[in-house]
Amino acid sequence: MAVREPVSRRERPAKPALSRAGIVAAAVAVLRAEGLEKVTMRRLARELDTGPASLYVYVANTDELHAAVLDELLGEVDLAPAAGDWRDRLVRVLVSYTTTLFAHPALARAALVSRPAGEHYLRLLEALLALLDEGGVPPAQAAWGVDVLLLVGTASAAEHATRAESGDPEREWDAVAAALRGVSGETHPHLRALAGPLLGGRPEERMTWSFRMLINGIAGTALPGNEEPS
Amino acid sequence: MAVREPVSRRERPAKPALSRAGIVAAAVAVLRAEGLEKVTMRRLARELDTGPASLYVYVANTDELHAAVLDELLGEVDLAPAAGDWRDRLVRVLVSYTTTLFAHPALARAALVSRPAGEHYLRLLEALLALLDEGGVPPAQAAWGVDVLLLVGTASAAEHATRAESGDPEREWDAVAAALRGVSGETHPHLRALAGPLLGGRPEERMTWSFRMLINGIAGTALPGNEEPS
DNA sequence: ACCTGAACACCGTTCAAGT
DNA sequence: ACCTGAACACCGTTCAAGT
Repeated sequence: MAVREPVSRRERPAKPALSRAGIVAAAVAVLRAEGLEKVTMRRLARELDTGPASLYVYVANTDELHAAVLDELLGEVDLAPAAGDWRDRLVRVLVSYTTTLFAHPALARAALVSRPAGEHYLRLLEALLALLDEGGVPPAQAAWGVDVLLLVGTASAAEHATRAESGDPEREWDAVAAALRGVSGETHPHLRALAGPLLGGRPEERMTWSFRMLINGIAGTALPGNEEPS
Repeated sequence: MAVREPVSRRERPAKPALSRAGIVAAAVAVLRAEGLEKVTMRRLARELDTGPASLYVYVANTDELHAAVLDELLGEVDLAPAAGDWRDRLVRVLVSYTTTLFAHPALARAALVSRPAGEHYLRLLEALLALLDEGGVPPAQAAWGVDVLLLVGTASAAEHATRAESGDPEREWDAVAAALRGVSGETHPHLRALAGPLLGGRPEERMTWSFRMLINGIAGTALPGNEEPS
């Protein structure tokens, strides 16, 4: 007969029942502490003191888990910036979205694989459409445009993964910088002439310009076979 | 003393010496036959009849290998479509780029991680800049714009991974479609009103509109602190 | 120099069995 | 229904040792 243990030295933290919310919360914690690469089924199972198979009751697969983590993070996006006209505020929301993702480029990549559809993502979509509506952008253009706006934000964040992770942003920057400088003016005259602006500009400036340019394009380009959109 | 073997039943295909080109060629073959998920160091080593460690003499890591494979594929992009004004031809080149990546969404995702800088990629950049120049787009805008054009193409292809892989594109489409239809008109009036256009439209139409809209935005939006760009 | 086998430290997902 | 250990079939990368 085994001796019954004294309840414990310190009261043992009762292992909480598994739940989707609990799993996602643990995933967010691991994300913040160690990055998305560590947010794996096996690691989370260890974290939650169970076997990996148990998680599959609540989460379909790793991609779905990552999507849930992303939506959680989107709660931080500022959807209602104070000052400015509709364009300024729209740019600010988009910059806030992109900045949030910049902190976790791997998560931005995950967003490209399995499109988020959570509560926070829907709120973001609604906010963007409201601002485009306020600016008088024809609804059909707004609907298609909002997709591209978020795509650019997401992809920009996804891209800057390597830059952020592999140190030394000044000297090396990228293979593309080296390639651009080594290019021949005879075969690639435009590349040679524009190497400066292609590589230059502060990231925030480029990002802001990109969003302004997109808004102008969206507002000013009618849908095909829909010349008079109203 | 071991008996010398007769040369062989069939002449044994001499195991070719390893080389970067050979590794990339094998990678492209595996990509076409089985998809990027199978383009792994271990698999390629098996394919080339050696151990995985041997490949690291020629290729820094898996990401670099994937970038090399991508550049190979970019050789298929049509850089000089025949008819149309500069906008039409520009859209065609971009559609050709995006279509090429559509066949391998996983590769598009890889392109977002480690930016390609190979021969074919540089040629593509040059072609795009030449067309923007032909259209009289101010060079600085063209330089920043070309980045966004390719980003949208790449990201669009990366996104359509799931759609392509997980079958049933009509009924399920995405969690986002379901979420959009289930949304309340009180909290999300714009989403509710625009559910149709948000989800609708033929992919080619949306893609073409996106590129036209981008070109308009790029051509019509000056750089910050550069009101008179000439 | 180039090549290699073996090892280290992991993965996602499924299964049959338990409670 | 929910939970689990063990198993299957893999990964990337590095090491010390060989040629």
